[in-house]
Amino acid sequence: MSSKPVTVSTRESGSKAVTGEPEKRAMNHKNHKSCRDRPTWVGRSDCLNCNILHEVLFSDLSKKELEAIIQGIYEPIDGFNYEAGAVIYEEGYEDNAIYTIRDGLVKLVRHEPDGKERIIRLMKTADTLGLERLLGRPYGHTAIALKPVTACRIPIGVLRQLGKEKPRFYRKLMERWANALFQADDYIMMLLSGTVKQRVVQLIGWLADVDHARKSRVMMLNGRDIAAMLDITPESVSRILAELKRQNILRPRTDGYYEYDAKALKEYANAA
Amino acid sequence: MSSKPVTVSTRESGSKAVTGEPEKRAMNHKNHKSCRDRPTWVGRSDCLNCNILHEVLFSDLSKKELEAIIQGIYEPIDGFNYEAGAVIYEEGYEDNAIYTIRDGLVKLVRHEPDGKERIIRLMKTADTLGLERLLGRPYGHTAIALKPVTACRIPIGVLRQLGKEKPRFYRKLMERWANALFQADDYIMMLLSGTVKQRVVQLIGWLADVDHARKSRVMMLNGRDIAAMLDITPESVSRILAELKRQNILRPRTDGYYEYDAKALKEYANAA
DNA sequence: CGAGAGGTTGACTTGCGTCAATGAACGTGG
DNA sequence: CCACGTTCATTGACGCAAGTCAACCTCTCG
Repeated sequence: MSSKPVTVSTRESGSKAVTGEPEKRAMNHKNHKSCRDRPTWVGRSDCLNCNILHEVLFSDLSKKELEAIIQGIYEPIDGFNYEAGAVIYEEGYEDNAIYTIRDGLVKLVRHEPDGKERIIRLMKTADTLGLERLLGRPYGHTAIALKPVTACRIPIGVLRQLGKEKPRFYRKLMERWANALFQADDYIMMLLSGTVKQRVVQLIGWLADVDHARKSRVMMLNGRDIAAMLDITPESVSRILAELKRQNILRPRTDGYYEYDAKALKEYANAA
Repeated sequence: MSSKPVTVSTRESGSKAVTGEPEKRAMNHKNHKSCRDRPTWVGRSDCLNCNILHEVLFSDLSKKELEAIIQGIYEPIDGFNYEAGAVIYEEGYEDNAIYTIRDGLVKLVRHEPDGKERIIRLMKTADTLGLERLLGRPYGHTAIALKPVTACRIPIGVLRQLGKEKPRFYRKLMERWANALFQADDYIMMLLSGTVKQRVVQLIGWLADVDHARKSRVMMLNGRDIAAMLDITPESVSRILAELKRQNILRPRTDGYYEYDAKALKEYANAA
């Protein structure tokens, strides 16, 4: 693999894309919106009427308790929109906030020493980003929107207060950690499981889950992101997806989603 | 405490040690679930004088508090010895206990549909196994000793009680989860990073950390385990290690450990 | 002693990465 | 509006890293 001692100037400047160079892909993150491209503020969040209240960190609280918490805090919980490609936060930073995804899809990435981007985890609606800040650690990843995202920024002060007043809240937090860990374990299994074809097929199934879409519908990532998740080349991804389309196992829809034939997909993977 | 690796019975029957043929176990997962590799009971644990007290879950408690907790509980905290290859617990089971490793090395594994074993995580001294039981979930992995292990079995009732009485205890738990997750992230990065040579070299460095051994000394796993961690073949592992030995970058010692030349190792990986 | 496990090594095969060329989709500015 | 640059997907040709298959060795243990 890239055994070249490529050195990439991380962050800042450089906006120059070196065309044709293999390093190009390594410098991918330059293509993402920088932190300076502000997300759109969509107002203070109305937690009491949140559409996903029942599945977020606050789901344990009664309306009354939640109201009390919200009244009592100094810092507001704000909502933001991020367009696809926007950076929500960056690895190593120490902003005093975590985020709950109300809608959309987010990738958590880290970078190899050579600058190549690696997708460590995908986060979906109702997932919580940046919990490590609660333990005083800097963000462990860079969070980038893969699809347009709506997220609530929750100052960690709110959570600390909550933890003090309702120790039971910690259980919720633990469940978050545990879920992330189980997802990571699944991810590891997927990464380790066989041929490139099999991994792509597994990823498709996994995306369908993540999306909790209706059966047989996946939101497809672009080839580069798939490649970054599975540690394969975009070319391989393209070849495989092309073949799946040719065999009518995967059918693009007009809305950017794909329909897929789960059974045929499985057979395809096994035949590989 | 008496950490001498007492060995008992084990694998007297036809049931293979844990590293047996995958297919067989896949067909009959029930077979190797039988706990024929009985651990040796080494008595009720003397937590107050634990040699790793400062780095375990209880490290926050004063001696007095710890004493009170221990007095108050119904179920005892027991210590056990496991020989290399012994199963500590199995995926899917719901025993009401977690384990703290006092000494040794443990692999957490899951099995592919085809029965192949995959190492998801390595756990070392002072790590905690089976925390998922606290959340009411079955064990998420099978835990197998890689080296002779001494571990304390802590009934989850003890932890629940502790959580009730000392909410601050939850923070410790969260840190455990977080650490496991960060380790998983590192693991993912390692798995995804380049050629087989590079991965093996990285694993060696990582094992050295895990072992927090003196510089330039690693405890080497057997080829199959390395292969199972990196998703490569034992043959490849053997070839690479052989070359490293030939180049004198890796030197076997008499005590089962290896000395290694960190700088040369790095160069070797880059040259790959 | 023989059986079984694991490690080592060689010869052969192949999956997939690399390199390169082309096309489609999109935005931007003249 | 079209021309151009950019990005991504697609496809082919080629070569190599690493998997497969197989033989043989060493150790341990019953």
